Amino acid sequence: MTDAGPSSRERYRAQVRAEIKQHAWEQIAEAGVPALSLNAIAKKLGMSGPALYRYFANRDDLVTALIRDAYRSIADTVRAAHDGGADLAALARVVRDWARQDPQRYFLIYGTPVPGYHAPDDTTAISHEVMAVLIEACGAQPAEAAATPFDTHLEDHREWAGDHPAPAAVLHRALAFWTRLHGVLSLELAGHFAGMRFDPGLLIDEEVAAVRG
Amino acid sequence: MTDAGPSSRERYRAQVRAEIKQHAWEQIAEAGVPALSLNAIAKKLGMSGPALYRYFANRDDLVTALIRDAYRSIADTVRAAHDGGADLAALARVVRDWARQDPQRYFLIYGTPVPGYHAPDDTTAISHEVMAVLIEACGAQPAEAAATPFDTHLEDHREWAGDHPAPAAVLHRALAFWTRLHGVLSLELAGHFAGMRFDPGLLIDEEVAAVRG
DNA sequence: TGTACATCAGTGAACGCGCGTTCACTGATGTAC
DNA sequence: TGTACATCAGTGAACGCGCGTTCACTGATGTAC
Repeated sequence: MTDAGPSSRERYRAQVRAEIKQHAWEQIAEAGVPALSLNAIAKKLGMSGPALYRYFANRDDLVTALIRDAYRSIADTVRAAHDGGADLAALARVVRDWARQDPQRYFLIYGTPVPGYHAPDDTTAISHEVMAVLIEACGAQPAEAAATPFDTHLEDHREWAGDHPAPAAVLHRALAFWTRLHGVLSLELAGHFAGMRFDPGLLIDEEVAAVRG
Repeated sequence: MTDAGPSSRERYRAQVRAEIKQHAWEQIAEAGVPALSLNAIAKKLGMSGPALYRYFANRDDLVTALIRDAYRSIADTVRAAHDGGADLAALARVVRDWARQDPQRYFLIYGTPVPGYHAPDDTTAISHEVMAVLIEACGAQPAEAAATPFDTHLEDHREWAGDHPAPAAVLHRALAFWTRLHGVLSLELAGHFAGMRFDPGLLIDEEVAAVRG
């Protein structure tokens, strides 16, 4: 006999949990997080409302799981692209594609925070994974220019980079890459370029290409 | 007799409307837009719920008024700073101060969009006012570098700049300024730099200084 | 200046709604001997 | 292989809640003669 693996009950549980999340994402895509309703999900699943409490302790618990999955997904996406040899330009495109595939998922992580709500600790750990990849990617290309005041400032504030040996200039590049990408992308997804007809992808290309210009 | 001016009833109306908005902002600051409740506002004002319908047609009407006011406020702030001689660096600081003064007001405008909701037309007009100021500010300093692909792209997509005679390179700078500022600022306000201890203001300084580097 | 009338701010009761969540239960599924 | 028991997914009724919104009304305030 090989070792057990998940029992059929466990597999069933995992499956139903996944279906619940699936419908939750659909609701969020349609009307945003505030409109997410346990009862509505249950109805779509063809079960009664209270049944969901077998799978999630409460509404907040479900939302937290979704947030965790979203972080996990983007971290894996970025990591995979990096391992596949993607440079900064390619990484930016990968992130943009990931975000446009489900804008509300992007906003769930990087959008308007709910005052008072604090994400669980492990999600910040996952977001550090993303930064770690970016730092690696930014370290690939040599730093040329002289140290800026912010570089110097970063020398004294680099605990967040963990044990990464990258010089401050590299951390600076990683931050610039990330904030520039987010700047264009979040405005694009929010529709703030709606009237303007230019291609935000081109702007992103040049913004990230000019990182540490 | 001098001309009439607002009647006392009109002045009263304006005053109560202002008080309602005031309490609305407080609620939003505390728990975000979704938590905004007409009944709760009425209670704080010491009046009954239905009374508010004398001043706003419904909840959406109130939210729309808040959005409009927020746009108006930032447009006036930016315009005033520009007229006062502020350069790009100063403009960035002014916007950041405005945003930090009430982060949820910033997010009401530039944060997570509610799928399906469309802001009234005049708000996009006001947001164009902001862009107009930025274009003026970006035109002040001479363009040096050669035209980039995005510059060329913008030549054909510049209707949004209205009748502004600025060259595409200037529009490019204005967009870069705006997206870089928003990129750092929105992540800062959302708490994504919470663990890291660096000063986002310094990062913004260098990001906007490097616009068109 | 005084009276008659119209305007309109605010009240209180009531509406239906959907929400999250609890509880005691039924019945199917898996486990142990 | 068959029976006895424990586990646990799902149900249905019920809870209290606060929401937005309507309606018919009272009473104060401003206007016209």
